[in-house]
Order: sequence, then structure tokens, then C-alpha cells
Amino acid sequence: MRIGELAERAGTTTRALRYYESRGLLPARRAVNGYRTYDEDDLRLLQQIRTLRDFGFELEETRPFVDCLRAGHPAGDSCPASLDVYRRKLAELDALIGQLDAVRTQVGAQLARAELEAGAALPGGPEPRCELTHNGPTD
Amino acid sequence: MRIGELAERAGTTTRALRYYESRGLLPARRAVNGYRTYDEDDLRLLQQIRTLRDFGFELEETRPFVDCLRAGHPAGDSCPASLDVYRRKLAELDALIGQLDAVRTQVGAQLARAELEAGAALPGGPEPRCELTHNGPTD
DNA sequence: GTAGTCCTTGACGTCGGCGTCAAGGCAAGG
DNA sequence: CCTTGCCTTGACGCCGACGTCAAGGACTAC
Repeated sequence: MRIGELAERAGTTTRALRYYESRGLLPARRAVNGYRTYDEDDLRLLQQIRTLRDFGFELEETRPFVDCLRAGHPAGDSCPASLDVYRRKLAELDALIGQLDAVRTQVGAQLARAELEAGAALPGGPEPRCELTHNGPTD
Repeated sequence: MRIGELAERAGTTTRALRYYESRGLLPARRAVNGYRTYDEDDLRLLQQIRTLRDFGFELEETRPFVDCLRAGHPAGDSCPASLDVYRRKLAELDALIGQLDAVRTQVGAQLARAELEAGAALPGGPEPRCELTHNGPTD
């Protein structure tokens, strides 16, 4: 099949496929007229890439999975290098989620305090004093 | 004070300050020689910006807080517009954290399954079959 | 005078993953 | 022959928040 059909079947664009090829991730055979030619195996590789991308994996992180499939393994994650990527991603996710939870807590507290102060300013009492806490960058 | 000192006291760079000024967020007075001049109030505005940026707020999202301070309010979040930003940010954080949690769960399951299959492949039994589940993009 | 340190503006570079033209080739239908 | 629709390569655009470099002015110390 040609690039347009492959893109459509994988739910992506021809531009993305050419980009993957430029990165050496999904090379294509060529027909006599110069058109890129793909088969069902390429579709599987591409689906693996898309699935991981949809999970938030960077393109480079999908490479071990693609290499694994191309080496003849039944699944992209049948190889140790792929498992390593999974593990690193989990650690990354845990760290990120932890940071976001902390930020969420802080922002929630700020909102609650500010709403309180805004409400107290109307009835006429003197405002209570709270300190902003802050421990450096998050991202 | 001049730009270098302000940057250092706020823990940022002169480049960032010029950038904020170019965005109309932190305009500076000028000395006769053309140097930018700042006072303690500017430091407070800048600290407000940095605190929010460190929480992951976009620069534009800090504008209501800065405007609020500049309007004479005791805190950057003493104004309704700032509270709205807090609320939107909370919703954003909740959505993001929820997505990341879902991804974390999926990736964790994939890892567990792949590790199982890798382990089972050695002892010699036939491999169990599990399906990949996938429901579209995450970010 | 001159060395050193600060300041100025302007402009290009970074990062990832493509989107979006532009100019032209190839194949098929009418 | 002409149009239509797919394909090719090449190259610039985008987003956010600055980093980094270049060329030159201002001020201080010696």
C-alpha cells in the first residue's frame, strides 16, 4: 500500500509517516515510480508507535518497541529494552503525578484562603494573616 | 535598583525580565542613561510572577495577579480574576492528573504482563494471550 | 587612557512533532 | 489533451519562555 492509505488506516497523516522515516523509525521500500510502499508489517509497527505516542511516549522512546517487532518478536514489548522504557516511564509518571498532586494541594489551599479573605473583607472584620509557602520550581 | 540586581534578588535572569517587559507584564521606568530602574514594588510583582510560574502557571495566567497587586490590593489573589485563574488551574490539574493516573495504570499493566510473558517464555510453557487495550490519545 | 563591569537593542537558536505551503512528477478516466 | 488525485522533495511556520550571541554605550576604578 502507499503512504496515504497507511496513514489513514493508522489514523495519522502522511506528514507524520515521512517524519518517522526521516528519524529512521519507519523506513519505506520504494516502487519503481519512487512512491513509498508499505505492507501489513509496517502497519503493525506504525500502530505500535501510535499507541505509545498516545500514551505520551516520546518518539525516541518507541524505538526499542519497533526494533523489537522488526526483530521478529510477537510483541513490541517482548524485549528487555522495551521493558526498561516501560519502567523509566512509570518512574517518570510517578514523579510527575507526585509533583502535580503537590501543586494541586498548594493551589487549592491558596484558593480556599483567598476566598475566605475575600468573604471576610465584606462583613467588616479585620483580615487574618496567612503566609504563602513556596519551595521552588515544579517543572 | 537596576535589572541585574532585581533579577538576582528574584532568582531569575535579566533576559526573563526583558521578556516580561516585552509582554507588558512588568514595565520598567528608565534612568537618564537609559537603564531600566525598578523599586521594591516591582520586586513584589516579580516574586508573584515567579511563584506562579514555579507552580506551572503560564505567563499570561499571572497577569491578573500582577494587575491585582498593581491596583493596590494587599495580595495578588485578592481579586476575582485571580480566583478564576486558580479555579481554572485546579480543573486543569485535576484533568491532567486523572489522565496521567489512567496512563500510569495502563503502562503498569503492560509492564506486568510483558514481564510475566518474558518469564513464562523461559520455563517452556505455552504463552497466555492478553489483548492490548487502547482508547485514543492522552495529551 | 583603559580595563572591567554593567547596561542597551536586535536577532537568531532551542525543543518536539509535526502542519502547511510550493513546485512539480505520475497514473487513470473522460 | 486535460483534469483530478495521489505522490515526491524542500523548506518555512508553530508554540512558550526564554538562552545566547553580537555590537556597542555607560560608568567606575585605577
